[in-house]
Amino acid sequence: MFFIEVVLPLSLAKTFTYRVSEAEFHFIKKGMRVAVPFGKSKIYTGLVLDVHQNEPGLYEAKEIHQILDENPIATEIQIKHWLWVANYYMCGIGDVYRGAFPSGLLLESETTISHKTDVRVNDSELSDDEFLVYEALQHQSSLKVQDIISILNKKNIFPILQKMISKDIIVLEEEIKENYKPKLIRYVKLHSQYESDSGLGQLLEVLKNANKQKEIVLAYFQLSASEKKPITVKKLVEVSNSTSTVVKALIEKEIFEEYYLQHDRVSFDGKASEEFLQLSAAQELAFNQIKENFTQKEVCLLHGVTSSGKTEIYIKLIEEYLTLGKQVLYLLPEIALTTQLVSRLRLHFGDKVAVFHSKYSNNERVEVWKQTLENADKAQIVIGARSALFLPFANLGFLIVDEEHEQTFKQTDPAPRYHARDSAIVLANFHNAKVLLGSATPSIETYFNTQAEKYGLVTITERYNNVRMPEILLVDLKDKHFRKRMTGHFSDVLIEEIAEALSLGEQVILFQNRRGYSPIIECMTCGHVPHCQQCDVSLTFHKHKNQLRCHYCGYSIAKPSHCHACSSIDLTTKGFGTEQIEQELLSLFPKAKTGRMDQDTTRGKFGFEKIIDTFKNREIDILVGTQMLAKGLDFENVSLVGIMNADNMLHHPDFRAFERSYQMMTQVAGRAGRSEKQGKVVIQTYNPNHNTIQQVTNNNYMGMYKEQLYDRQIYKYPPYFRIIKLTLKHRDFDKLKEGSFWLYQVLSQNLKMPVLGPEEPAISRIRNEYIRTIMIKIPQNLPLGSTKKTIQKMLNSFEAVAQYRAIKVVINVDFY
DNA sequence: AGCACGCCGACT
DNA sequence: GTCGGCGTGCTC
Repeated sequence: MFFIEVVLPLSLAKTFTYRVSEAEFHFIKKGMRVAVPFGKSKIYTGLVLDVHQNEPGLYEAKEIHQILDENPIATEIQIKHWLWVANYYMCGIGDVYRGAFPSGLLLESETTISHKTDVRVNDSELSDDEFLVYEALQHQSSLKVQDIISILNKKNIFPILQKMISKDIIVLEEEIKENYKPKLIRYVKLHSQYESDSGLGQLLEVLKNANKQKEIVLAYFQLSASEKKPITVKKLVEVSNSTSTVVKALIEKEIFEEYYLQHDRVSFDGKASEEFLQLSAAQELAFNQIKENFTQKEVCLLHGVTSSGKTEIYIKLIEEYLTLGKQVLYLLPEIALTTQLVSRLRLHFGDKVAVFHSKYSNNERVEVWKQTLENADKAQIVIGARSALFLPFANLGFLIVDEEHEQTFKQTDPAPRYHARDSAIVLANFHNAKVLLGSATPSIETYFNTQAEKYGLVTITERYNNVRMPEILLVDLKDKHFRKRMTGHFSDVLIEEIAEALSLGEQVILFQNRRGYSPIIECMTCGHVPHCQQCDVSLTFHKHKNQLRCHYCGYSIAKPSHCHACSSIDLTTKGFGTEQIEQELLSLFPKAKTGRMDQDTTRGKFGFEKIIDTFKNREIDILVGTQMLAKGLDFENVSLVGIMNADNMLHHPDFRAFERSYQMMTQVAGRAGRSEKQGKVVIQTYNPNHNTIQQVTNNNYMGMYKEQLYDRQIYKYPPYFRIIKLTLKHRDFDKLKEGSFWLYQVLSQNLKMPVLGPEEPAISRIRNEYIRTIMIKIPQNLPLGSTKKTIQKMLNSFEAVAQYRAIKVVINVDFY
């Protein structure tokens, strides 16, 4: 009796046991893919986690359908890491597998329907629908489920198929198809009989009446003489200015032979420059300190002010690990940032740099996966967003988590809800690799770990090339309003500074954090504000499309001409976003070219890059944007940064609001003055004396850190407490209220720690589902693992209550 | 996650 | 009287 344990790409916590033959048992290794039947008819791609001989007692194990790999496609360390992620973030191993594996490697079966050939059917015995299917099968030998759905114009077709199967008219088959297709390029070469020196002469004789073909042959000789490498059909057609039909004729005449070679989709043809990278004294010092830290510690934080030249230090360190023959993983918070970095790294490392992120096509991702697994030369350095963490590294030696403080490293939906920074540290541990965290504004938790001497700490306080830190001007909005010095949302100071920068031909960035302060439409007569029908939020006004939209479910209506409550036509917009700022700029600086960077303008694959490029090329004078601007972008010519309203960030109902505000403002301010000239930052605020604003102004990270740490301790937040957030959702308000209270009570009775809730969040209904949250605060001195086990137990008993079973529970560990 | 089974309202 | 809605439970 031989069995394997298989994980399926479904949101299921369990692994499944399948029976294999003895030969298969000896062939199959952990980390190979197998196609297995699951449920009534489906076939899924499972990954083998274990091979054993323990027969399951409670059920009969099914046999596998097929082995899909000759060698493991996932490594043991990787699987160990996945298990850790599933356990720590309290999700199913299936969730991790599904999230980690490129879908190009996950085959799924498709049901095909075909008719039995030797059966005579009496038309009168068929229903209308059955007849339609039957007739369609007379024309086509097989149909897909989707085809039948469109033929019958019905959603649920299985009962009909079921009947036809029982009447012995049709059969169903499950077909698995490989998604990944290697990219093949067509080449031609001369047939062997013409390869000799006299070949050309012979050929010209044969082709004396075929001018077009002669041209191609001549072009071929030219190309092979000049390039000395295989010749693609594409190139040949291009050079000879001919068509592929002519090439085809030559192939048919057996003058040319065609052949195919597999090509990597992701390739880099440029050359690495041999240029030696010269570090500044400060960088050199930091570089040596990091290396020294790594002799004692696994993780080191590089805390360098904005534009301190962290990337150069990364490059130097990468060089060292490459010399040791180790792979390097470089994590970035945002896909959009990869382009800039990749081109920078390729200058040094050439085609040793691979990129991996979710915007890559399935095929591209499969290729990077395989290269990483094979430790190919091309994948010595992998750059990617958080999902790159799950690649099958063969020999990982060094990880960089750049902009370590960014929230985007935490995945919120769907499961696995992991934090890439924290998971990277665990992965490094499994690989015996080192981790470098980099940031100008480290997260409180990370800095806390350096103070606790868990992580090493290296600080750079000066900017690269001795560029001075920007000068920060605080503008008191209360005062400016009082003195009537405001034009729209612009103070006189900001207007002056913009005018000055523009007159010098310098560029300006204006930052408006729209979150939580979206433009809405309000009735001046009765105060009515249009709300989403499915969600508990007011609709946001979008001027360019002249519509009101819900940011949670996408519901949209045309802008109303009158109030829906009282029919008054006196409507006004409240709040302001990037759009309105851009509008106001238009009248303030009619000659300046403005651009906008937010979720609306950066859609599409290269939306972000396009805006960045036009700004870099100085086609835009003033760029207005949201928090996207805060993410490590380098602009040469920006001398002024304006923060339109610093307060709406500060007043977020979130324990991290001050920390985030500090990070955001410091990062945005860091965009100013990257060349010789000192940059300027104008911060408009109603609270110029607010501690956080003062800390930003004085570049006082330690002040911010100490103040926040104190608050965290008092109010029981990380790093002193770990928080697990449970989100409960259901369509029925009362049922949810009852159920969440039940769960809250059970939890607080069984856990010796603070349990808060069940709370109605600020947005209490999304897509017609009501929401309640429960927070569990786990103090540092209590064991995390057993607490999670208890929580899981409580959730299981919650599910055991029939009336609550329908309530969906989402677990988010370290939700911040 | 799918997909089947099973129980109640709106149609021929 | 049936069709089809979705609530419930299971998948090795």
